[in-house]
Amino acid sequence: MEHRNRVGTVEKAVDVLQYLHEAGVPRGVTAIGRGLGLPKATAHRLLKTLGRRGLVERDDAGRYRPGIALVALGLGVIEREPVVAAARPVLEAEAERIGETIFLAGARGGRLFVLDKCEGSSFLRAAPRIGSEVPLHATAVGKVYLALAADQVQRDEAAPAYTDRTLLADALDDDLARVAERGWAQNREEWIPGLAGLAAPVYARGRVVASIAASGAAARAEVWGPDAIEPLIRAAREIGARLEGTT
Amino acid sequence: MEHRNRVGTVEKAVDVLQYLHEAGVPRGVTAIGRGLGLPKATAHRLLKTLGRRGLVERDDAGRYRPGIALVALGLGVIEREPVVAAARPVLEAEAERIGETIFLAGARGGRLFVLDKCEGSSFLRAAPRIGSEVPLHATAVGKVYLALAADQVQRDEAAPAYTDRTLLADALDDDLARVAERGWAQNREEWIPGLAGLAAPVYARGRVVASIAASGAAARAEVWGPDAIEPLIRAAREIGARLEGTT
DNA sequence: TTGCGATGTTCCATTATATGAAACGCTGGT
DNA sequence: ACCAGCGTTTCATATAATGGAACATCGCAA
Repeated sequence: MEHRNRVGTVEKAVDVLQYLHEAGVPRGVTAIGRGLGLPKATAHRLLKTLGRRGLVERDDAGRYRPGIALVALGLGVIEREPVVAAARPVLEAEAERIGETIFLAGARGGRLFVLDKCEGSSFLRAAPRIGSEVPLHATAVGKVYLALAADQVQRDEAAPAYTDRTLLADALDDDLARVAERGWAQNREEWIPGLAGLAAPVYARGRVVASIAASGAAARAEVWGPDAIEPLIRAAREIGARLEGTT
Repeated sequence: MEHRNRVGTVEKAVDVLQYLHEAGVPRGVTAIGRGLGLPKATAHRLLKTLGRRGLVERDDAGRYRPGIALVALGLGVIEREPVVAAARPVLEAEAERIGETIFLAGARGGRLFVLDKCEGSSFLRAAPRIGSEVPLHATAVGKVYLALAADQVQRDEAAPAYTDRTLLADALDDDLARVAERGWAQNREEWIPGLAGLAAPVYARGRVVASIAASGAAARAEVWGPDAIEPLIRAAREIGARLEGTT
């Protein structure tokens, strides 16, 4: 039987990183030890080791915070996705053409993350960042996954209503059926008030590998109107072709 | 004396993460063990532990790659910088106003990283990403640091010439003297051909805490001309004031 | 279809590493 | 000047990690 109740040294070190990440502000040795139920000496030694490798660093007051080496590691996870490299020029061309923010999202570990984006209008600059998780039921890219690649994501049965337009239960199921039928999804202020968008799946080797979305102000019909989806579907197909072309 | 020749368990785990990051493609247990000089059993156990916490994951073929949890950690390093939060609306307003990409860069561990950016013209979408390191001697933000906050960065004596306009040795020192005198820096295709920009320091409590830059095509004099720097200096001052205002 | 080589996974006796109580040095506040 | 609380270090001891060996699985060639 596995030693499930024992926490190994590596897991303690990861706990330290998670603790500092969640704390959001630099913390001292004593606070970290208390927060994790570890003696000061143990916390100190783990911090020293993580610090030697740049995963933790000290601020001017000597307190500990997550280190800059994590940025390279995190960025590397995104950049080494083949679909990100394949999609980049297509996202740029599309953002330039329509003047709105174009996102690429993909499923990892059952959740949906922004893999890349090219910004358009100022409305969308603040949400969301590359690397952020986005909700499945309240975004166009999320509904693409729920309808067309449900095996790759874990649907949240207790999904919240973000706005009074968020679709839940039967209304969501009805909308997902429409997404499955026509092969693309629409978001009309279901996640963030005033925000609308369209998304199409990116296929490679017969599987959904990402979803591309255009988002902008709900007041602009051009963002979510029927004329907007064809170019997005073409862009998605081009990304898929570029992915398969590298075989 | 410290046991310097021994590599602890946490450091082996970090070695595994670095190895996968640098490999750039998923690797198997045997290859990881060989690459790091570890027995397969040791490599396997470390991968299992890292995998339980999402820092490593397996692809469809069962090979190991850096995990999505690193993205959140890396993103968190950037997002929790007070200067990033303070600067965000200022960067957005400035990018909207001039239509060019606005960057925020800051020094960490002696090197310079892009902490945030708001994209403008299509020219600059591809370079560089948030979280990327940028060279000191060949960028406007880098020259701001070398001239006005040299204690926070480690100047590379063997800095390369990226283009035929890259300033080195005495020419760079002369330019840094001008930057110190007037309080801002200019890049005229010194890093990437065709790319120009201006940068100003962000001060808080008497220290340089970041540098803000506007960048765009070298063909557009509006990007690097004398009329462009005043609004950037105002933007830098506003960020500094917002930082100090939270005290 | 079968056999083989290479990979991934597990076990457990042994060892090396980590532990953490205690002591010490330092800092900031009163 | 003093004290409480923090950060850092030591080292006897405990515990977790180690890694050789064995086993299970997989992919490929004949």
